[in-house]
Amino acid sequence: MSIRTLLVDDHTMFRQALRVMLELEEGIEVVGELGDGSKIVETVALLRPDVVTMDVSMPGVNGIEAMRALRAKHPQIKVVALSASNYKQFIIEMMGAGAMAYVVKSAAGDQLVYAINSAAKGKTYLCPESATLLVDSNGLGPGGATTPIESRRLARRETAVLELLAQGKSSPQIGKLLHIASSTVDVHRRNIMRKLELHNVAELTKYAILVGIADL
Amino acid sequence: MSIRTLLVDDHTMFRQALRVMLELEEGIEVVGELGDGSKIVETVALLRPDVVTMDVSMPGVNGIEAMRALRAKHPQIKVVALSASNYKQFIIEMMGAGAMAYVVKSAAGDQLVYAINSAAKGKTYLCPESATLLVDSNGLGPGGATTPIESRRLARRETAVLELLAQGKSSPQIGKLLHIASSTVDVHRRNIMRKLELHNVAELTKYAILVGIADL
DNA sequence: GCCGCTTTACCGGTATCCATGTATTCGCGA
DNA sequence: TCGCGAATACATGGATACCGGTAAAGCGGC
Repeated sequence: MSIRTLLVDDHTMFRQALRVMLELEEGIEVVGELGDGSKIVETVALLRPDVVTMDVSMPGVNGIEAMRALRAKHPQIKVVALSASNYKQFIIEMMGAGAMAYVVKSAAGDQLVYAINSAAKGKTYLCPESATLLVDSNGLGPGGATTPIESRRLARRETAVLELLAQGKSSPQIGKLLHIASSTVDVHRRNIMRKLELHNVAELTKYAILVGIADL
Repeated sequence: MSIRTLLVDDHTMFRQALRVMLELEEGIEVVGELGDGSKIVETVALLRPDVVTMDVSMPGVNGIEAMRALRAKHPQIKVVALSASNYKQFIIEMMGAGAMAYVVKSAAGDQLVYAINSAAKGKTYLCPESATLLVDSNGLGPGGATTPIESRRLARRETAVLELLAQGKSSPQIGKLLHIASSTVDVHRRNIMRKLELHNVAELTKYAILVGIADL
């Protein structure tokens, strides 16, 4: 009996191509596809996959949010996280939220196959690129609790401000758009920077794109 | 006889999956793969594909540069441009540099198949999303010469400055890194903004990522 | 020689970034 | 239900950086 897997990625073309590739593999069956994380809980309840292969960066509900929602309702589900970029914080957040594996898209296809098989058996897997990043930077070693994840979650208003910042809007412009004073926007902006440990618009922009708050 | 095609994309996993998908199509044969545009001219000379399916945003030599190089040496080659994002300037630049088709990755796989077939026959194709963007924004209509493309190409020093800006560096920091005065960096920055018609760091950052100057 | 690249500089208005303080509202747990 | 903390909102002040315009000068290639 093969591993039932659900594919979640916003690039339809990639999703479809991946489906064809995975279905040629012995022991893997693709039971469904989703374009973002908004219906992940219902879809998993309906299709009962063994493994969810999910992109981290998606518009709308991104992989991290979807992961948390999934964990709350279907704790037995194994998740393989896929990402276009090798970004430390995402690896930590996804694995911390209960993902079984993390693979970058620049890796070869057989790494994904390996990750899915590992996940199905309940074994964790990190692709070499991500593993190297974690070890090199600081995260691991002995003990290694990086930073409280909770302090990084953004409030609703902060998310709104970040979205507009990533679109290139200035604080006064954002203030007008949200009907608040620009001084308030500034406070939000600085709170975001403190929480995320980012210190300029370029990094904020990239973060917003990675979590799907903003588009390229 | 089937259409010989060469795949160029920096995401190995996507490339491999696409290869499997395309080879299941009647009349399409994948003769090779590349991870960026640096060896495009030699590879085309060697493999003699009919159609090159190429990502626009790649680290190293991106799709636009590769397109220009290809055009100079192999003017008969048909190119299908693939892009993760629907970005007006890229459509204009790629099509202006001689691409036969432009398809976004969020489109379905059969659109790519259609684009490859069209390109092989010498017919141009734009996916609906990109066509809509062009018509809606301003580009087309009667006459429609958008802006001289030459004025948008960045000088060496400007590219270096843009790369560092997209990494979140400030003008003084960049000045130290490049051993020039911060006032010089400022001039470069503003020249970049004028050429690209971008007016803040957020937009510069996204542009840099899209053309492969910076990573996410 | 001309043109474009690179470099430097000055000016002025505006925005960012940081610290700090105040106040209201809302949700959650004791 | 009371209280605490978080979210939200606003303000002041100051050092610095950004963004725009303008000017000038050396350098290199065609």
